[in-house]
Amino acid sequence: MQNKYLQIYREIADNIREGKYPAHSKLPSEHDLLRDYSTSRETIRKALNLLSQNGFIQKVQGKGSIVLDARKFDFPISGLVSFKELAGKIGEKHQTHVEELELITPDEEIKQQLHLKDSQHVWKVHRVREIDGERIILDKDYFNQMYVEHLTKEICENSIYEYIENELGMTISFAKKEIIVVEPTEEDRRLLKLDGFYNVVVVKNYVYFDDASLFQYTESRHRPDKFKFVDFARRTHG
Amino acid sequence: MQNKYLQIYREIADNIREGKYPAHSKLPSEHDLLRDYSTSRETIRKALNLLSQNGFIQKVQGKGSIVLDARKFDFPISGLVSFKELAGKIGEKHQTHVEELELITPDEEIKQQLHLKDSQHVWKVHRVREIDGERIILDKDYFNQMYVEHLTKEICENSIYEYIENELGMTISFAKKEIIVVEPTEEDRRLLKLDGFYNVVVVKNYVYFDDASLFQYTESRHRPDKFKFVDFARRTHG
DNA sequence: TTTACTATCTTGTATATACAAGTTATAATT
DNA sequence: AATTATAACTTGTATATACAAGATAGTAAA
Repeated sequence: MQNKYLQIYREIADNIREGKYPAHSKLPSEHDLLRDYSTSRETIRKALNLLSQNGFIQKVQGKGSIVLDARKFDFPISGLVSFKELAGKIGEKHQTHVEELELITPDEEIKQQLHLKDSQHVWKVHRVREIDGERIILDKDYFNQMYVEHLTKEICENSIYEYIENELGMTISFAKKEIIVVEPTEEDRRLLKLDGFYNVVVVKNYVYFDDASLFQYTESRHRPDKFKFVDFARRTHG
Repeated sequence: MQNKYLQIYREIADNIREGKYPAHSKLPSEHDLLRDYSTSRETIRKALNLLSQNGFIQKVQGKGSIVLDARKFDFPISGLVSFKELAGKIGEKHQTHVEELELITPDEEIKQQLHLKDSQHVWKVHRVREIDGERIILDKDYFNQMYVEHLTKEICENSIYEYIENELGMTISFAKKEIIVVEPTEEDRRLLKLDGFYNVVVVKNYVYFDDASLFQYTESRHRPDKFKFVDFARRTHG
């Protein structure tokens, strides 16, 4: 058994994705839904608010909930997703090459990024992502060893997120992302197939656990022609 | 008078921004807050959930609400903000040049982007944003005339969002953003100070009203060295 | 026909209660 | 001293009720 409102959220979200509730149509009213799911109005409203936050529906007072075009918003490179989940959704042939994997004493920059004390060590993982035979993404990850004691090449070739959530039982909660465009470094040129490109897109990622402790800093360096970021944002008034 | 939970949200958010609740400290418990604001627990929880969604706090069951480092997350180019609001926050000298302003019969691409019928016209507005004496952003906006009947150069030099929300009384609700990197067009080179740059960052923006009707399509073209995008994302499990 | 009202639908806000579940400090036990 | 149980705190979930406010359709009145 699970959360009731999360279950309802997932069920309605699936229905929207599968077209059972088509775009531009209206969802049943809260009253109808609480009857269908035999629950209370507040529980239905929690599920509907989740749907609204994630871009599935738009609620209009007095009218009802309008179904948005899910294909438009449900794009993978939004929010927090690992490369493995992402590549799986895109469905192209993909491969991960672990270029570097070692436990290091961090330099000043990394130390600052991860809020580290002098004695603490970090795992440094550099991975090149190959999609459709082209090396187009370089991921540079740094994990605080306090949280991730040991890493192997096998774990890095799969999803480190998966390992952390399933094996270590910790929950990744939120992240801050920063996107900028810079000139390629010598390392970028060596590891990526940059052809004639003069820029790389750098996505800096600060990933936090459930208890607000920072545990990972990632730099994801993309070939500009293969980069795309999609975001759904609601306006907060005030 | 206003929403109680929105008022409480704003008050606590301000307190966090001003350092009254410093980063890494704990907020008073829900019980304390409902006493302080003489309200119910659900109302406090609504305010706290808003704070959590917008990256001000992290809630931990059994422990309390931890204040996050607001300066880290409260960066302007996230979510939905107009250039005027943004430039105001950054505080640099800024200027807007209206390069084009006309009512047009849209071509196929725009027609598709805005879901237009054959008879409908759109306002086309091209504006160059100058910051610190350099022309670094080209904003190409297209408004469905059905929603915005008339536009003047004066309105375009200020904030069109402001005009729509205050003068026309409509509410902008949510947007979908898409970020890609492309080669500059002849227009980019003519209107922006691109110097030696070989790319521009294109932010495509689809802006919707309260009732889920699409009313604006914007392309914001940035010089790559002056571009920065910051995003706060929570992971949805499942 | 047009206008104005009204009843009824919708979602939004505010409150109260009950229990579940995670955390922490204290007291009791071994 | 170390371990275990307990009580007291925290947030999370589920339910019920009441009224406010926006939207809509139908009815009555002008």
